[in-house]
This record gives sequence, structure tokens and C-alpha cells, in this order.
Amino acid sequence: MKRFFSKKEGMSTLAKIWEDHLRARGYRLTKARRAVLETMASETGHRTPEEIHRQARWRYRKLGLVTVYRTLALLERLNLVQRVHQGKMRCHSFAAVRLEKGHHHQLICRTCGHVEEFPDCALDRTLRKLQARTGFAIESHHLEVVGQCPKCQ
Amino acid sequence: MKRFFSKKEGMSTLAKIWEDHLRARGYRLTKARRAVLETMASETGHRTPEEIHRQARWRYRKLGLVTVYRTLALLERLNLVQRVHQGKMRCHSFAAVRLEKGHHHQLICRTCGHVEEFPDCALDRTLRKLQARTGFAIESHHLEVVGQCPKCQ
DNA sequence: TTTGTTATTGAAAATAGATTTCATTTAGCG
DNA sequence: CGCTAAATGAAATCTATTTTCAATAACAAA
Ligand SMILES: [Mn+2]
Ligand SMILES: [Mn+2]
Ligand SMILES: [Zn+2]
Ligand SMILES: [Zn+2]
Repeated sequence: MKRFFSKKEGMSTLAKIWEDHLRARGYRLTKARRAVLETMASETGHRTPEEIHRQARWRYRKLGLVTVYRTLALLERLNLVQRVHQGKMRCHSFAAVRLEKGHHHQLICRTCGHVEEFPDCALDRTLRKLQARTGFAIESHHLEVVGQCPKCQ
Repeated sequence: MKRFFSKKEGMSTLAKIWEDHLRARGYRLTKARRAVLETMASETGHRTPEEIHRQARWRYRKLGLVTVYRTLALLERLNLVQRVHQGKMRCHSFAAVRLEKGHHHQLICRTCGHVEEFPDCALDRTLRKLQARTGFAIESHHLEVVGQCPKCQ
């Protein structure tokens, strides 16, 4: 197999963690999956399935787009990647989840797509009041913050 | 033209406001548009374009699905309806914007789709800190809260 | 009212995105 | 090495959305 990335540069720590995660749950580690894992782990930006496919094919030429969809679905189920909605646009991009465990949200650069995560939304108080006022049983919330990263300003 | 809704029950205040809004900007008030406006204004729930089409056809039989898409795009541009993403699912539903002017968010019932709006997310402090920490120039944020409404619990 | 202009419409075709099917391949295990 | 079930890729299919275009109708002006 022709290799386009050396082992060292191609394989981030995050990708290794994800591989262990998959192995532990009995999923097979195929070349196709590795290519997608490493691609997703290698950047903080959010990308569409097509973009991910284009990038991942540098790691594994034969990779099919279908498998990208299937792998993203798997990674999403395992909470290793997240869908990015970004307001109106770009409804179906994906980004790596970098904060291990627990509740967090995304800060997205509208220019370059760079995604930064943060754990502290401090909405508890607001949501408790909202729950009291409306009678809703609040179960979850989703917050996305959009702006421009330092580089893009 | 056969009428399925009496003028009184068919035409909410909100729909009237929206009509004025369109007229003021030089858009023509066609039967097709009225049907979509009134349908969107008549319920707080979020619905897909297909669902909206099915409902709006009770008001105007000949209405085409294309026009529903076009009218929703228009209403979205004018900030009279909003897209609802609801976490993973239902990426392309729409709901009426009921809070005139200004910043607000949605509280969505995951069972019946009922949408309640609220103006006070109290995120300013959080976002200011986030901006200071990350160097991002924060421009906007999008918050969606999901739960069960009093009826559905 | 009638008329003219032009935005808007609906049907059909085209596009795009995502999923299903299925024969073939391969990871992981003895 | 084989075995076997899981996983893959190509093609077919499905679904949602957009584009095209001739026909219609809103609305302003006469
Ligand atoms: Mn979405
Ligand atoms: Mn939060
Ligand atoms: Zn950026
Ligand atoms: Zn409900």
C-alpha cells in the first residue's frame, strides 16, 4: 500500500484514542476507517462529508464516499464527532469532539471553519428559571457560538 | 375560489403583521403567499416544508410545493420564520418567529414540536469571558433548548 | 373598470445529497 | 494460513431541494 502520510505525522494522539475506543467496542479497524478517523482528528475545522472524503483519500486512495458517511454516523453515535449547524448555513458538516466526556459547546470561526470547544456555558440558572416559567421539562440544550478566530480577523 | 377557512378564523394578527411587512417591501400578496403566511402564523410548532405544504393547501388548493420553499426562503430572509435544527434530527423544519425584534431563542417540545420563544439567555457574561480567553471576535450565537411541554409530559 | 407590466406561480426536469443493495474484500481470530 | 462475519465500494435508488420556463395574476396607471 502506498502511504501518503508518514506514520508519525499521520497519526495524532486523538486518532489513537478513537481507535482504542472502536476496538474496545468490537469494531474492526479497517484502512478506510483509519483514514476517516485520522482525517477528522487532524483538524479542528468542520467539514462536509464530501470534503472529508477528499481529504481522507490522501490517506487511503480507494476510500469510497459511502464509507465516509457510514464512518461519520458511527463516530457520531460514539460521540467522537459532532454535527455543526452554524446558524442558517452549512447544516451538515462534522467536527471532531475534543473535550473528553461531559457537556460542552462549540465556538466556530465563520471564515475558516476552525472549531474551538468550551465546557462552561453557565446556562443552568437561565434554564431553571425558564423551566419554572414555562412548565417545560427541559432535557437538553444546544449552543453554537459563531465569530472570527484570531487568525482570520 | 372555494374557501376552506372563514376570513375571521383563518387570519391571525401575526399573519396580518407579516402581510404588512411584505407589502411595505414591495412584495406582492398572492393567494399562494397568503396561504403559507397564515399557515406558519397559525401554529407555534415547527414543521417541514412538506408538512407546511399539506397544511397550507387547505387554504389554497392549487399551492405548489416549490412556492412553499420559495416563500419560506423569503420569510426567513425577513426574519419572520426561523429554521429549527433540534440537535441531531429534523434539520430542516421551520417555525414562526413570534418575538418582535431583537435577540431570542427557542424552547422546543421534542414530542409535539411546540415552540416557545424566550428573550433572556443571559449569555453575555459567558461570551465575554470566552472571547477574552480565545481571542475570537464573537459575532452571534444560536441556542436551542429541547424538552417536553406541559401537555406532553 | 380596463390594460400593461412584471413579479410570481406551478409543472416538470435537473441537481444534489444521502441511503440501500449486493457481490466482493478483509480484519481479526483460532 | 484458512474461516467467518463485518465492512467495503460501485451502482442503483431514494429524497429533498433547486432550476427552468411558459402561463398566470398582482397591482399600478390610465
Ligand atoms: Mn441543521
Ligand atoms: Mn450548555
Ligand atoms: Zn478562522
Ligand atoms: Zn409537547
